[in-house]
Amino acid sequence: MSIALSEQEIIRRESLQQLRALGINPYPAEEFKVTAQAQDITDNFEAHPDTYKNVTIAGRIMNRRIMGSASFAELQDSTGRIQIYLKRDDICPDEDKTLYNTVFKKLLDIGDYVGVKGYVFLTQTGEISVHVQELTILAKSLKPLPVVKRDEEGNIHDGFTDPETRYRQRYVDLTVNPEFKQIFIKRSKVISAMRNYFNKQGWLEVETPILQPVHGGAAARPFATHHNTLDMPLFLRIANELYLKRLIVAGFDGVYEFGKMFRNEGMDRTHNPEFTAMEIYVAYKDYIWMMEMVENCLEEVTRAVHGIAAVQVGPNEINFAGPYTRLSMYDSILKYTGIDVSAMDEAGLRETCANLKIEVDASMGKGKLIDEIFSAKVEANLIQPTYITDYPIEMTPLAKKHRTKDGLVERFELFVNGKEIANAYSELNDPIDQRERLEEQLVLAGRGDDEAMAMDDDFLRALEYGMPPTSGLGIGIDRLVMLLTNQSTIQEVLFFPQMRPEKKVKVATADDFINIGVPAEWVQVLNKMGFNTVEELKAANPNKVFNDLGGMRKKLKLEITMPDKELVMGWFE
RNA sequence: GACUCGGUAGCUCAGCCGGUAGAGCAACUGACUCUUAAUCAGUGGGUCGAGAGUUCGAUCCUCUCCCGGGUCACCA
Repeated sequence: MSIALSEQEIIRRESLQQLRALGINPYPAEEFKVTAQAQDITDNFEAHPDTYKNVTIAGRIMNRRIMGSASFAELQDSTGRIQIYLKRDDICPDEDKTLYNTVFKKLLDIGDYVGVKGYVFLTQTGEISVHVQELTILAKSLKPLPVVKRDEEGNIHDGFTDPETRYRQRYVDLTVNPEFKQIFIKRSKVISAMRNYFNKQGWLEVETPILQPVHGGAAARPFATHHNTLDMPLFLRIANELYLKRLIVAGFDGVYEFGKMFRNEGMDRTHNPEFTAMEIYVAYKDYIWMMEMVENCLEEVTRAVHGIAAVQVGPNEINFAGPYTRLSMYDSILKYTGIDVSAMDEAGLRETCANLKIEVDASMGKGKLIDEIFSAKVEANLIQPTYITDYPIEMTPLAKKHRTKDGLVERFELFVNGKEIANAYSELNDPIDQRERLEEQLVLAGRGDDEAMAMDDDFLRALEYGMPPTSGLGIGIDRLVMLLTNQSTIQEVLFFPQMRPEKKVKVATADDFINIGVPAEWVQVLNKMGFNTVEELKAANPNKVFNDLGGMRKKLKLEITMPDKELVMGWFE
């Protein structure tokens, strides 16, 4: 049983009962046929006024301005808001004015869903409005929505801004702050534009296992679970790379997957425990081909979202039209630190890190040390889309060795606005080399590197059957959407970012109170007095409780019989 | 995980060098037939995040905990 309703919630529940008493179903089952939407009307009414002489629209009441027997209200549907105008004698043509005087003025509230039928007109102040002829209640709202007010300049006066509540109650956030819906609409466009691009090339969208017996393809701590029937541990995937490569082995030329990945690691404004990645693998290609593909694809995606290939991100205008700058890992470090690390051994790299005041630890191998220098000194400088290419072999166990440069692999990462958003290789398809590289990872794991990759024997078996030369790419969709919508936190591009659970107040059920002899109608009074559990009640002074019950009865104007004193004393035995 | 800021009415916030709280919006009662941050008159609404300590007395001071934001660390 829910308790401790606020004053406004109690009033709304009473309104609900009164609607029922009037024979109005506050939650009707019938379809409500809508013939127009707010944005459609505001966009097109003035050009085609005759089209809007009889419209039916539906949405939430978001604001009401009542002036006696006429009222204005704002109705919000999925496309926006439109003002509606109600006149008592128009919606109540007969003697009975209940629908206007009682239902609309008293029993309806901000947040209620209603449908209206009427004609569109221009008010004296020039606002496109719907003159209501019929009013239908579609769903009663029992919790008051925050009321966000906007003035003529668009300034927000009573915002709903607390991030915690916004993320926990996204349904409220998007109702009262509908501008945030644009982020999610753009997110959907990003994904559909990318999917369209791939489909045009004839590549196949696939689905691979989320529950995996071996968590391969990346280096991260997994979420572990257990399958009862098979009585075996399973992991939520940290990557899908090795499964997609199996499908290339199986004979598909191009496969891609949009999917959730799960990593049991820290959370901050760029990390959520589950996130969306897009991975694509195309046979007979290499990473140089992939760079061009990514340029074309991202330009098309950006145009689909913004109409142009450029996007404003914070203070920077970022242009996604290719070609992008290409810079090798070593050259990028040389460019931003003046240090040539290409020929250094592990000891030299450690010394360089020390000189640059970069913290390292003993478990780091050569590749990891180079990555640390890169992260600390180069990354933040890469604002316009930039490919960093040719990584040290130690960092990248799944990429093919560079065709000409010893000790490097054919890999690039795409950096935009100082952040990595894509990662691609000429995929390693030499099964013997692959086995050795994964064995090296096991050695790193032995040194305490908990990011080292796990061995996957079935994947190696697939490679032994033969995988064509292939290029693969992964894109972090959440971060790409952050860029394309100019958001600085991942929570703003996820409908339901992960949160710690809300604290639940310990509350006894009504039956618990009834069991000790409290009359049912008095339970909510006790709750109102602050007694959420029987124990709390028993700890109180019985005489004071008896007196306070009378006080509360008067205060709440309750028409219920006062329990006699003996009964109240009985609750404390 | 560390540091830091915050948690007060449905929402946004103020307040108190310790004497149990205020505003605007929302709500309620009334007035009002073109308003639009509607207006006017009146009214109610709060275990001040939780617990403990100090105190005659804690929303305020101290400690612990919970939840969130920011920064950093971790996270290819």
